Amino acid sequence: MLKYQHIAEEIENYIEEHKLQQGDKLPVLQDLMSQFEVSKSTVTKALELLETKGVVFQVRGSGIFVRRHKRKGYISLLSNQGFKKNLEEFQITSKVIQLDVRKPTTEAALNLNIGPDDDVYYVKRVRYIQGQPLCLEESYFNKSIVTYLNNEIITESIFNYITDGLGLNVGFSDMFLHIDKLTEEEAGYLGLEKGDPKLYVESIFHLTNGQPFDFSKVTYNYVQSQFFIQAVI
Amino acid sequence: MLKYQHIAEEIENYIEEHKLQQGDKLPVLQDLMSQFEVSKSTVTKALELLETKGVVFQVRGSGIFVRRHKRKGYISLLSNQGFKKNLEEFQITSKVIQLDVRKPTTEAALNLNIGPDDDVYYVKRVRYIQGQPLCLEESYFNKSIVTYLNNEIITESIFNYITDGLGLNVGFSDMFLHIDKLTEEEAGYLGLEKGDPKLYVESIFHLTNGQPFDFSKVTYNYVQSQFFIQAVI
DNA sequence: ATTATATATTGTACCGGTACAATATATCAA
DNA sequence: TTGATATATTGTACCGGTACAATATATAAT
Repeated sequence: MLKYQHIAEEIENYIEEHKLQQGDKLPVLQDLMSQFEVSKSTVTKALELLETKGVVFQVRGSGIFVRRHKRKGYISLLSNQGFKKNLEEFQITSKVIQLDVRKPTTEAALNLNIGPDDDVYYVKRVRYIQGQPLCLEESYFNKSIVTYLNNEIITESIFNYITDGLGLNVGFSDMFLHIDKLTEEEAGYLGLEKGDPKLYVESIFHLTNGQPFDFSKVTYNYVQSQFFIQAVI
Repeated sequence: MLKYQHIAEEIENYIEEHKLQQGDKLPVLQDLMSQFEVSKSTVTKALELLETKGVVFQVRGSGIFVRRHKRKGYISLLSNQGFKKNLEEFQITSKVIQLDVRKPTTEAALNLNIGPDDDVYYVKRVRYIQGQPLCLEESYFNKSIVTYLNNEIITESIFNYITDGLGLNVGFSDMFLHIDKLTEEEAGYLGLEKGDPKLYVESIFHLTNGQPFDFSKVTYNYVQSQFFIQAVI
């Protein structure tokens, strides 16, 4: 792990340990530098990270304060804001409906930047949050990158496997969403009625070198989500 | 405007002028430094900004490449990713339904961190995208911060007025969303049927010093939105 | 050709520094 | 007490540098 990521964790721990509440002041930059024995730029990068995660906000001339405007029951759809923690915090589990190697749809091939004859792993899952259906997820993985998948892996965390198991570096993702009505099939998987509202999210995940490796289409039920935004531009 | 923000704009212009497409390579860091006559850290900050806006991605040892995975018709709900541009690009207009000074609801007072007897500006608007109803928006502004509003201001851009007119510095915002069904009243404003799906978004906007000044509740119709995410953590 | 190996390229982490703007606090005047 | 003014605090922009990891390219070996 990078140094500044580690410092960010340390600062989160500090907040936890000292039971700091919303609006409470953290030690000043100078103190954080000496406390963790790192340079100013490292602390600054750590604090930037914590800002994007919505943990703190900084006021020039004043100090660093706890933000943490958290609402209970709201998960993060944006993977950079604690997506991993979602899984543990909300006891998200999943059931595999389908797993096979196949040729991509035109749409999948386009988004994965591969040809129609290249192989993909197709995965269809239902995810549950505290036992209740949360979403229906269809994923297409570029098989030349994600060379092997099995039932056990996709029941656990695919992304852990991709990073730790395959040694790949996940970089960025593009997400597209809209709202719509559930089809009969979707409603069936989620235990709802046809025509009920849904949040539909398409994501294309890329490696750090820009290669897309995962194209996913997720249909959410009555999901509640939380975002933290930085400065308006 | 800050130097690195300016460089970010210059780089966007460069992409435009040279008609760079997705995956095309930009000049290397060294060249950008000398071309714009700024230090490495300034270029780096500019590029960081462009990464969060989904314009470029950087690959160590390789170069800087154009991302711009844009889909037509998708707006940005996240204010840090070109919210302002939405207004021009999609010809978003608005009609004021109501504007008055009143006492806040319990909910608004809580989110604005004020007392029940403090005054707020209440604004109710319908926003249109290319003439079609897009959303119904109810906003509560802390009157001790946003001291004056009128019909003209809120028909134009409130945020322009807040920054340029009042000289306030907008810092960050917390957003919460979920999906639901339209009430009869909402459906009426949006020209839809009761029970149709909606995207409901609550936002709390803060000044750079952490003070909340705007609590807004927005009910979207069949909105399509696009997000750009950085590294998975 | 193909594969392994060395070399050059290139962005990023990290260091330490100066200048400054925004804010808070102390001081003084009315 | 109030309000203006000076002073100290504190985070951020910006500079320039070293070290290094990831990648691409050239070179050599098979």
